[in-house]
Amino acid sequence: MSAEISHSRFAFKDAEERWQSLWETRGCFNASDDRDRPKYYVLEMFPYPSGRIHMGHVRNYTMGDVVARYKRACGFNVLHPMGWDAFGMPAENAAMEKKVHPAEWTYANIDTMRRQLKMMGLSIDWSREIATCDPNYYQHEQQMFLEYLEAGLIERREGWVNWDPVDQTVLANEQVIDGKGWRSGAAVEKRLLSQWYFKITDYAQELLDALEDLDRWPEKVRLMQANWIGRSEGLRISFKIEGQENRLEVYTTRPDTIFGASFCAISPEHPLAAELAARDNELTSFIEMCGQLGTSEAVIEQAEKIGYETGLRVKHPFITGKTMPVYVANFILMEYGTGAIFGCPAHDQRDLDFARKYGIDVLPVVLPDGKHDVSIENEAYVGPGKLTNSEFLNGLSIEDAKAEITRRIEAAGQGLREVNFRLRDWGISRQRYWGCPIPIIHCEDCGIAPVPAADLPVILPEDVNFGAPGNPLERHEDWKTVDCPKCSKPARRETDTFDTFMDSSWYYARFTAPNADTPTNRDAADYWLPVDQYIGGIEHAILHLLYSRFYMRAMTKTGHAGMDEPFTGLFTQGMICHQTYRTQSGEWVEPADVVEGDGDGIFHVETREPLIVGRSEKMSKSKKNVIDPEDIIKSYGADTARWFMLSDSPPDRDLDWTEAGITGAWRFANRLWRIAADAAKNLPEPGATSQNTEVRRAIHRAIAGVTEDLEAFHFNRSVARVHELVNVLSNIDPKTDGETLREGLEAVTLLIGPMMPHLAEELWHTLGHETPVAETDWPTFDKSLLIQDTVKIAVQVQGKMRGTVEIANNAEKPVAEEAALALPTVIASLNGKKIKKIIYVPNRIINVIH
RNA sequence: GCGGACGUGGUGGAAUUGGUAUACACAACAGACUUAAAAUCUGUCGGCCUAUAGGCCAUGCGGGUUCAAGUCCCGCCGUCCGCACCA
Repeated sequence: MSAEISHSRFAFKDAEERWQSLWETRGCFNASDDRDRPKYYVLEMFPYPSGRIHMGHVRNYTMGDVVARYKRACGFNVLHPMGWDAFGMPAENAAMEKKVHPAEWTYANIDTMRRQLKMMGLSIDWSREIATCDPNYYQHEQQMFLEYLEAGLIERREGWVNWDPVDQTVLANEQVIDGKGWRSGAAVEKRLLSQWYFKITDYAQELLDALEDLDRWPEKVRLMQANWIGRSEGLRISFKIEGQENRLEVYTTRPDTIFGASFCAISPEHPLAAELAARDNELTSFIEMCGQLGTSEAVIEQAEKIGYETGLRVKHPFITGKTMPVYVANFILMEYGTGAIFGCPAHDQRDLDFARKYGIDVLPVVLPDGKHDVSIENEAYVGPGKLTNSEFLNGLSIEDAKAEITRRIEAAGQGLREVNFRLRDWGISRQRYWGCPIPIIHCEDCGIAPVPAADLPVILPEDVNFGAPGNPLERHEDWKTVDCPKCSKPARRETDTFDTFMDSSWYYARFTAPNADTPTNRDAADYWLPVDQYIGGIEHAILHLLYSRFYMRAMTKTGHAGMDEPFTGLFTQGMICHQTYRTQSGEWVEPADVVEGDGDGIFHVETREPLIVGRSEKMSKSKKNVIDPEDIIKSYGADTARWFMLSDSPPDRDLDWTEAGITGAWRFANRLWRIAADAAKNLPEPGATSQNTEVRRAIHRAIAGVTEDLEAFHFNRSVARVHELVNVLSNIDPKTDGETLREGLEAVTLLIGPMMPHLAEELWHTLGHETPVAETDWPTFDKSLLIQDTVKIAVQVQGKMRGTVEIANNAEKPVAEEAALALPTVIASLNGKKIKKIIYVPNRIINVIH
């Protein structure tokens, strides 16, 4: 590259350094304490410090930054903070694999990622940075936990976990692969552990009802949450077990199909199953086999349905003399309903699969509307219809039959209607080291005691050993041993730590007063909360967001906040994808190692081996299709990376990372810079007025359009509008129409301010302004320039396009008709036929029907 | 398996939410500048038919509603996300 050429390019490295340090010196992005100004709280989901930022982060934080800078320019007092979701398993895995302490590993990652994020030029108030692994953060979690316990929001009970018998550790579902532990390869067992539960189910109805008011959330997320909460109205029925005093309680949402019932099934974790297994070795091994599936619902439901016939039989409540077999079945979840069902194979696919396998009767009891008989082969009928083969229910609709059977069963004292939720309580205990310690002491005599306030916080010990299996806290005798706060005798600390979702369920509140010595400062929290715009991945649509909604309510109940919903606006972004490359033998190849051949085909840069090009997939280390943001920022600059992130792909959809895309963005940044730099010396002083109405229309249309698009999260459209305007401006000669070019360039500069902030500052300065863009108001537009005198509208005959006519804006129907009927193509299409009617939508279309 | 979404040129996508389908960009091709290349600038660019005017066909596939469907409804196909201890 010659010196001359480099001269005519945007020197991004220099510009980025200069403007970033100016922003910092002037404190442009520090949230103000001025409570009289309207506030705007924009937050992106904080990152897990995994090592280095990835493109997903770049996209997420670019979008948040656009919103933050835009809102700031609109006059809001903006809070835009950043922190670290710093507890979690990867740090412990690193400790085991790389012999590095989780804290050391985590903080080193944070340093790297903070440096990388700063390279992006984000308008973040870094003075509020928090890390969840910092005792200054997690001590408040401990205090709140004890308050929740006091308030009855927390309880202790037993729960099932995946247990790795070799590593002596609890496994996450993702660590269970084909029923084996990922590290040890040992067959997984289901184990019952005493754990702490947050009683989110007490709020199930409320969390469901409140979804309706979250009108700035994507509809799909609200739907997913509603389905997750899964309210169902059904009936709990008590079946008499033949030859026993015990009864079997089942829950059903289809009590109308009771006459089609032909078996009962209970979960392998059902107490009755355990009772029977005590004297049945075969059943014991069956239950163990079910346990090997682990606790993942997805795995359980996809597994082949198997059952074990217990020999017990229950009596049908309405058919005298009829009894049904009771199975233990692997697809019945203990967590839902009563952990027992009655099966009606004709009208439930899972029951049908099961019945076919074990030769159980299939009795259809719902007749599809308009049919006279129904026979079931391998597909259950779950649609609407009328009851049949069901004695007193015959002829009723499903709804009526449900009501009738419920009435009868309740009257007979054989059951009760029950509202059930699929939502389960939130288990918050984790048998791990790198998390917030649960501030509880276990005493043999006194039982469970909270750590006294004076002894808080409970700090994680640093001297831990990851050399042996199991939780290092469990082996740390010094730390573990403590005097009982009640009787002073030696007792032991709880060695479990919190689920990391606990940390991320209130960090948004902590940002409003990150140094407060209480969890929140109510004054600050009441001013800043709720988060006006939250931005993050769709993968958090259910758990994180639901837990946070619940946690906010818990904080409000205990006085730490004063509202229910933490996030009034939500945007979920798509993922970043990239093409994948493999060798002939199937090994993944990094994009950096791929070169194009002379003709067709793609080759490995070193071995020259021809490569197979796979489809574009989510960037992941395992497929090696990752591009390092730092490389991109170093080669093209932060603005180019940001601009590309916003171009083309709608933000809620997946973005395909392409080399061509990033170079295109780079070329545009340069082109804009060059137009401004070349024109600068010929432009009139700021404030000159342009008379070029046509171009001014384009300028003001762009301002209006970009404003509207940013408000609606249509960043890709904003980018297109900026392109359009620049295309117009590039044809203006600064020597003959400098006023117009100045107005246009100033508009473009301010419009790209949120998207390419360094370039914007550079242009703004070039155009002779002293105040940085970061402190300049968002441009306004002249509405009168948006209205066109004439409009070109489409003319159709029989709904087919036949041409266009240019008529006055909002022309009267007769005027439009006359113009349309005069079109030669219309005359030809009509071919003398009689016109039946003419549909005219002003400024849109005119349709002639014959 | 259950729940949720998405599908438009060679490519990413746009379409005022039922009203001119393909804005904007990328790639490609042609031209200008250059010893040459890069960069830059100009032009062409959904398919088929046609000398032109113009016509016909195209929004994953198959139906439907409507004066009018990428948009609404029904049924398929494909891809992706979540499923409670990954974050």
